[in-house]
Amino acid sequence: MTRVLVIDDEPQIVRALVINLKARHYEVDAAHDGAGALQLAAARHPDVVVLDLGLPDMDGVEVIRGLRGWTRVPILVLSARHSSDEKVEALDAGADDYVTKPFGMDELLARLRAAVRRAEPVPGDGDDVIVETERFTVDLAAKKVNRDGRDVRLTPTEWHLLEVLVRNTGRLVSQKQLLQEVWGPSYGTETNYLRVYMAQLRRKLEADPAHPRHFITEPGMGYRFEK
Amino acid sequence: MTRVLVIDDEPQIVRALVINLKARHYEVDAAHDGAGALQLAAARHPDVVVLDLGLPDMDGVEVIRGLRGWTRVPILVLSARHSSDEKVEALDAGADDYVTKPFGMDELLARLRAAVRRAEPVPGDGDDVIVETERFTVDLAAKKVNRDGRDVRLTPTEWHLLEVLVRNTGRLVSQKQLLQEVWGPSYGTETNYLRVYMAQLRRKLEADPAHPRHFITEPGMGYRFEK
DNA sequence: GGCGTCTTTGACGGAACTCTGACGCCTCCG
DNA sequence: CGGAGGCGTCAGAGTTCCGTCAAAGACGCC
Repeated sequence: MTRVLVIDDEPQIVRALVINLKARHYEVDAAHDGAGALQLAAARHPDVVVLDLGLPDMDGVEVIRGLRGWTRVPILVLSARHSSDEKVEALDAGADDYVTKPFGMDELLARLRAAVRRAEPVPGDGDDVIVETERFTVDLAAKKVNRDGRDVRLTPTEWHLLEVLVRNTGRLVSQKQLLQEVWGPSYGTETNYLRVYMAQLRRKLEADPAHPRHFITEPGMGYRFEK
Repeated sequence: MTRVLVIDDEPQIVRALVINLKARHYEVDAAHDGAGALQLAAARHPDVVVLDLGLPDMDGVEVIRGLRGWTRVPILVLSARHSSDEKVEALDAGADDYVTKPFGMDELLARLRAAVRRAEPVPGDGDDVIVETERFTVDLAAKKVNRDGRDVRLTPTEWHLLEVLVRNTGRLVSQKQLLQEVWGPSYGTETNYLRVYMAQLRRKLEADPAHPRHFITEPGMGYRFEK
């Protein structure tokens, strides 16, 4: 299901959006200020963001920059300002679309669909979705790991970590990058998390967890997944 | 250079667009009807399309469908129609953005930039920079060194040092510069560090560490990496 | 509200890495 | 010919980093 993050300080607009979006089977989170929005975005990883520029605590453009610092999620800006400069500033800061209030709900939803559609991965492009080693198989699309003919059960965090590593097969992924991708942009130094979860992955997937062949540690730098 | 395909049957609009786009260093093709547009798109593979819906020979939405049949190139629709239905139809047919005439040139250009930016591939995704010598290869992105088919393990400091040298292949890098880049700006005289770590690199990468062919010492000055 | 699962946190031993000093070699120069 | 400075090599000390375990805390489900 597509997850939308709505950011607006006017309750009636939020309510209207939430009702319309939920009726169309979107999953909706809502924030009423910039700080809460950035936090929610990090925690929930929405598929698209609807952002009102007029927020009480910070400039809307700052919110865009805050998001663009770590994600390419589509951002659809709402604003009461019709000025061309405002639009240009928001778009150049990283927004994907700009709709002026009052807006038609049909149009907004169509623009939302367009933004989501664009962000979808090209079908058949990254279809090396299945990565195999001699011991286990990872299916990125089905979110399944198979080992010795049996499905291995992974927790959400374990899966997320595995996904980042597998998508970078052969490449070193720094500790900071792993932490930020899995736990959110405000993390970066909590390397103990990595130690714990890397141990879990090894215990579940490596033949000899004490001497890993696939999940390689590069001391002081990061981790690397090798086929 | 970014290539734009402009499709409009009103000469004055085409002229205005072409002039503005060329002034901003875009490469511009122009078509005045749907058939010509589809042909030009196939021949020139533009990076973004600006499409007026009111064409003489076919419905603008048909042009969108024609393009979407084989390409995901961003399509920015221009239209005199303000009706919500028209927008929804165009967006759902595959358009990326919808601007109503009369439009501000600044805004259009900003939306164009946003569309192009979105379509850009993620930097640092698959673009590995690999430096080769006859003895070993260095992959800066994956942080990997391969020698005789085997991966060589480097410590963080060794990597950093190697990285600075490789990025300056063929050029002399002074001792002070190396120390400051690897150990931090407050270092500059601790040349013993360099001696130790340069020895490590040579031991791990050179065929005959006592007679280095790639990591050359320039006495009293610095070091140089040669392919 | 109780239970099970998942995440977070802390502590510890061991491994890996960095730093340091000593020594010998070479080159340059008086 | 002898001394000085710069460099390469080696090995050990000190520090940081990592794997492991266990337990507490948070969360969702029944």
